[in-house]
Amino acid sequence: MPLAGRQPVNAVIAIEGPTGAGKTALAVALAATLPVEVVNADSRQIYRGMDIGTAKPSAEERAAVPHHLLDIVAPDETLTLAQYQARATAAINDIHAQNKLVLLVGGTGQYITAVLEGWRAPEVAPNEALRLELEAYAAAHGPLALFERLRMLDLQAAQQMDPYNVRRTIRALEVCLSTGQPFSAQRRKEAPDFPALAVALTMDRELLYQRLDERIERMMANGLLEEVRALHEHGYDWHLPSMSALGYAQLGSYLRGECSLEEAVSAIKRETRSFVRRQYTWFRRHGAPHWLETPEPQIVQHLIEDWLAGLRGVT
RNA sequence: CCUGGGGUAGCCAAGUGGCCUAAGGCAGGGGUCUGUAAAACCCCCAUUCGCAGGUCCGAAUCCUGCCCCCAGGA
Repeated sequence: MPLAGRQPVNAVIAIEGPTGAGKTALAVALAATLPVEVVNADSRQIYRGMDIGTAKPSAEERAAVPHHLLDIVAPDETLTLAQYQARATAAINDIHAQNKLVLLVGGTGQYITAVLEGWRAPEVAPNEALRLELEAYAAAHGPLALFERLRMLDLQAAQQMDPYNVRRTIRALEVCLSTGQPFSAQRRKEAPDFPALAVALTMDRELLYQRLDERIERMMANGLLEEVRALHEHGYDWHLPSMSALGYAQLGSYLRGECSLEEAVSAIKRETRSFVRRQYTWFRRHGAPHWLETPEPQIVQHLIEDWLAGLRGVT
């Protein structure tokens, strides 16, 4: 353990990659030889009671390394990006205060990007009443009519928006209307005060898809359907953001009698694949992470140590 | 061997003489992203219709031959 004691560096190492690529296993393996704690960067593992379908780290894995930001909200609570970021920042500071390294682990590209790039989202809390009103407007007059309202308030934001994306049009309008300022003028980022290294796991696409199919079958065998049913019986509504998660949404359709179980499971597989494609657009986006096809813990460990040594040399 | 039905993208499938440089769906690929992000949205994906001729100003669509597939008959 060459780096443990001497000259600690308050760094963040992001371990990202598509679902099922082995991020959790790598994090646990690294913890055996490096002084680290994990900060979760997965938008679905934050929910209590959603364990099987989110492939949440097991009790053993959590015993092996402290994990932060797991099970922090109930499925009927929303955790916004800004709230996530605030919690993640607090956890990072906490870990650094113990002279440990942060492993930011997860497949939610937006979360990792926001932390690494120091996004400063406009401080406008969601306004449910306004959102409902704007949704109704879009339903009555069409998405383009809603988009036109944004165009008049904030031309620049409109130019960067897909006119049919009602969801994002509403958020932009929400910010414009409640601040009186254009949304496009309120998007900022501030470089974070810690050095960061991004490691991205990847894998042959065919192989990954095959492994994901198998993992989904395993989840079903491990009681995913019962987990989903229990959440619903507990009163969690299907339209909650948490219940839009892969596995939960499709099994919800089955439980509502809209399709067969077989159809639901193949929908999970299919939609998991298209999720993987969307995940990659985030990972490819922020500057050149280290892509690893076979994440040998020792190789990653050396990568991290070399990077830390470089930081010390410069400082 | 005869009769009938059919061969359009990896798969399903619309189109039966000009609006077809071929609809749609699935699968696949790429992308957007600053308070729902495992969400929402956008883009790409057959110069070609089993093959070869012919008719026609013009054919995936009509005719002839051939090759496959399916059903029934022998």
